[in-house]
This record gives sequence, structure tokens and C-alpha cells, in this order.
Amino acid sequence: MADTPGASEPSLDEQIAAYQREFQDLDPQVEKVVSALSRLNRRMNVAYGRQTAELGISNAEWEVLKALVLAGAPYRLGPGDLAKRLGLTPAAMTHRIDRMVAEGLVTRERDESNRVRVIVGITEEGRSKWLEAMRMATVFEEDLLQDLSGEERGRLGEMLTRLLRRVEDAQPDAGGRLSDLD
Amino acid sequence: MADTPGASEPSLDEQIAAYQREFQDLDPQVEKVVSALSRLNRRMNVAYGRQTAELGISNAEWEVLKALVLAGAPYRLGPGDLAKRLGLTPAAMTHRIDRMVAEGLVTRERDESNRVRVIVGITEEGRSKWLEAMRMATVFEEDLLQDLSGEERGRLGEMLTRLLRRVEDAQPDAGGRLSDLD
DNA sequence: TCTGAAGACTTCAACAGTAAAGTTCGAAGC
DNA sequence: GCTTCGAACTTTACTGTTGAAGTCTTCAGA
Repeated sequence: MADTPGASEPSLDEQIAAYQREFQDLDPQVEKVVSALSRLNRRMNVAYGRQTAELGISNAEWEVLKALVLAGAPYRLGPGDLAKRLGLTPAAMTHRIDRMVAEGLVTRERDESNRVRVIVGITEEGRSKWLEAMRMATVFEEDLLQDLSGEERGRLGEMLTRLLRRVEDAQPDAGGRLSDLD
Repeated sequence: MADTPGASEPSLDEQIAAYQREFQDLDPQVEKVVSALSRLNRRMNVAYGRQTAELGISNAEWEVLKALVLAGAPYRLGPGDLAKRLGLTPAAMTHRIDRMVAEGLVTRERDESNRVRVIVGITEEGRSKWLEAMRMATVFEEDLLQDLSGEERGRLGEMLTRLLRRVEDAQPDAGGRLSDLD
């Protein structure tokens, strides 16, 4: 078995079994949680990517729009602040803003009260693409959680935030670069 | 409030509150699950990245080593198969293998029985780095789940696999490119 | 006021990924 | 036995991110 040369990604259960075979010191229960988390995230990003692509933007650009809107009125942030929120280097932020300005999604101006600072704002078009992306995303997310009862959703959210709190405490610094995703 | 210009990433609860403010058609319970998933994954990748960096490799390289080991004896796969398992384009796989061969982590040979095919194998050094990375990762993962009882871990794993099954059914194709992560 | 240091962003060179075109070998049909 | 098609990988050109160096402004002290 498993002899097919063109074999694709193994199923989660196959993967867990392979881990047990190759690395005995592994708690299958832990591995199941961790592997499922990682795979889920990948699939979700693929789904978001398809939706944002329909709007002619990328997930990366959507992230910027989200950060601006979530910052609240007047929907403006500096590149440095944006970079921190998105976990990017300032250099990457500069380039990304360049593109988004060229596409008419955001504006860039100098802060008159402090001419070193730059202020990035969202345009009408940016805002409307954000809204449309949110609409599509919520449909997808609602569908994703379809099989979970309200009570289960609550428990799941609670457990995940407990995990999150634990990593954030151990890793208080801004979350680091995004270079190593998978 | 929220007037600090150097403000960093908002907390999960602040983010949920901002969503409710800016986009009413949002189920906070759903959003909590989704946002926690995404943040958790980011933090986990940062943690893995620090560990693999200690070994002088990247998360990307570790992924390749994992795929080879999990494939089972004789720990060999073609670039195309590897690319499918990792969700990369074949071109990216070629480049990544180039680097890993140069670093002595894997070998690349032509398949004698079919000279179009290439076979990637793991070296001793690759295998030992994989093992060391696994050891560090399991310590981290065990710590991550520290606050969950055995029963909770089981329930969490079960719910996550249910979600995963749902996306995989909706998205049966190999999972798509990894270009749009966040 | 001038000067030096710090902060905020940008520029530059190098690296990693993608898409599309190119190469090479194997297999199926005439 | 050619020839054509298709599969598997590589090459090329381009996009996006990083780390480090560079620029410009502000602010504090002499």
C-alpha cells in the first residue's frame, strides 16, 4: 500500500499513524489537535484567497483593509502601526501600501503635525471591497461551523482562547515575523 | 481611548468588539472561533520558527523533512509528490530542494527505471535535524495544551477534525497554493 | 541656535514563491 | 520504428518579503 507514486497529501488519520510509527514519544491526542489546527488554517486561507481574488484583491490587501476598519473612525493608521498589527516588517508595509495606493484602495499622506509620520487611510473603494469580502467571509465561516451546535461553538471558542492566552503569555512580543508560515 | 499612536495588535476581545461595531451581521461566537484559530496558528508558526532556527534550518525545510519521514521507509519521494503534500508549486519545490541538497539535508537522484523522474531522499543529517525538531516541537505542543484536561483535548481534537472534514469536502482539490497565508 | 541622538519611514540587495514556457523522456498508435 | 502526445521536472521572469543601510524630521541638551 501507499505505493502509488502520485500519492497526494495523506489524510489526518494516516498522518497521525505515520507519526506513531516514526516517533513513538508522541501523544496522538496532542498531535491530532495540532495537525488539525494547521490544516484547517491552510484550507481557510485558500478559501479566503478565492473569495478575495473574486474582488480583485489579495488576502494580504484584505488584511490591511481589515486593520484600518477595525481601528475605528477615522480609519487611519501609520505604516509602522499597521506593520505591527499585521506582523510584517516596515519595509514590507511600505511596498504593500505602494501597491494599494496605486490600486486606489488606500491613501497615503504626511502627518502635518509631525512631518516624519505618514498616515494611511482607506478609500471609498477600499471600504466597499472590505465590506464585500466580509460578507463572503461570514457566509463561509458560518458554513464551516455548520456541524457544531451553539453550545459546541462556545466550548470550542473558549478552549481556543485558552490556548491562545497560553502562547501569548509565553510569547508577549508582537508575534514576530510572518516569514515562517506553512 | 485607543488614541495611542504606537498601539500594537488589539487583543482578541477588542477585535471582536470592533467587528461588532463595524459590521453588525456578524455572529461573535463564530468570529471568536475563526479569529482564535488564525492567531493561534500564527503564534505556533513563530514558535516553531524559533526552534528550527536553533537547528540552522527553516520551517519550510522542516516541512520537507517531515514529509519524507512520514512517507515511511525508504523515505524517498519525487518532487512532484512532495509539492502536492506541501501545497507548493513544482517550481518552488525544485528551488527548495536545490537549497536543501546544498545544505546536505536531502539527496536528489534520477530514477534509473524512469529517467524523467527524480527521487529525493533524506540524509543522515536531515534525519537527525528532523528528530531534534520533533523533540522540541512536542515539548512546545505539550506545554500549549497544558491547561486542557485529557477529556477536553479529546473533545477539541474531535471538533477540529469535524471542521476539517467540512472544508476538505467542500474543497477536495489538493488544497491550492500557499501564496495567500496570513 | 546648534548639534547629536532617536524615531519613522524608505530604499536597496538578496531570497523565496508563482506562472508560464521549455526540456526531456516514456508510451501509445500508426 | 517513427511520431506524437503527455508526464515530470526545470528554467525564466516577475512579485512580494526580509534585513540592513539610508534619509529626513523632531527633540533634548550645550
